[in-house]
Amino acid sequence: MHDDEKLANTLKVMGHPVRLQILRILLDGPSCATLTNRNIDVSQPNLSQHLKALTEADILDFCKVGTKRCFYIVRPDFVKKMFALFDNDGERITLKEDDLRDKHASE
Amino acid sequence: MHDDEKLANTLKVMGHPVRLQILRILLDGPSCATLTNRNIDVSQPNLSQHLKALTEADILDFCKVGTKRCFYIVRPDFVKKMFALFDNDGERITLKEDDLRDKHASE
DNA sequence: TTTGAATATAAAAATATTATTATATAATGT
DNA sequence: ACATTATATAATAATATTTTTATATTCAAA
Repeated sequence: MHDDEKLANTLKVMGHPVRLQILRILLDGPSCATLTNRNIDVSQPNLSQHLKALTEADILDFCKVGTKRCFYIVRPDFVKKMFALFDNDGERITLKEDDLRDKHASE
Repeated sequence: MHDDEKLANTLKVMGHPVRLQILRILLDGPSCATLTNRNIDVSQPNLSQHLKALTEADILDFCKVGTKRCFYIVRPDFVKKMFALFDNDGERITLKEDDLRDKHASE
C-alpha cells in the first residue's frame, strides 16, 4: 500500500528553493537557525516558517541548546540520495508514433 | 553549480497526489490520457492540466497517435528511483542536547 | 462533410502557499 | 529584576496553485 498523500507532501515541502538551500546547509551537519540564516537571504520570521514546514513534514527535527534551536536532517541518507538522484538523473527516452504501434493496436 | 530553482520545481510538480498517481500508472509504460483517466478520479480537463504541468516540468513527454496523445515518462529510471527512495528512506537520527555539546562550544 | 472521440484551452472560483510586518516568548547573562 | 539574544507566532497582504465549468480544437471514421 502506498501513502501517496504523505509522499506528495514530502516532495512538495522539499520543492522550494529556500528549503533546498536549508537542506544543503544541514547536510554539512546540525546548525542553529541564526547560523543558517547567515547563509540565506530571507527574513528571520520567514526562515522560522520554512524550518517549521520542514519539521512538520518530518524532514527536520531540532533540539534546544540554551536559547538556540539546533536543526538537523532526520534521515540524512534520504536527503543525500535525493540530491544525488538529481545530479545524475539517468537515461532519457524519446518516443515516436512508430514506437507505439503495437501498444496502440492493443488499446 | 546547483540549479536549485529547477530542482525545486521538479519536486514541487511531483509533489501532488494526482500527479504521483499518473506517474505510477506511466511507470507501467506509455498510456494515452483517456486510458489514464479511467484509473484516476479527476475530471478530464483537470487531468489534462496535470499532464501539462508534468510535461512542462520535463517529467513527461507525449507523442500523437491519431486523435490520442500517448504520454510517457521521460526518465523512467529517475522516477523509479524516486519512488524507491521513499519506500526505503533510510536510518533515522535523533539528537539530544548532549550530542551537540562540542558543536555548540565552537559556535 | 458531418459526427464523435480525445483532448486542450480559457475563464472563473476556490483554496493554499509565501512573504512581510509587527509582536511575543523563552533562556541567558548582568 | 532587566536587557539581550535567539527564536516563534499572529495577522495580513501578495501571489500561486488547483478545481470547475464551459467551450474549442483536432483527427478519424461514417
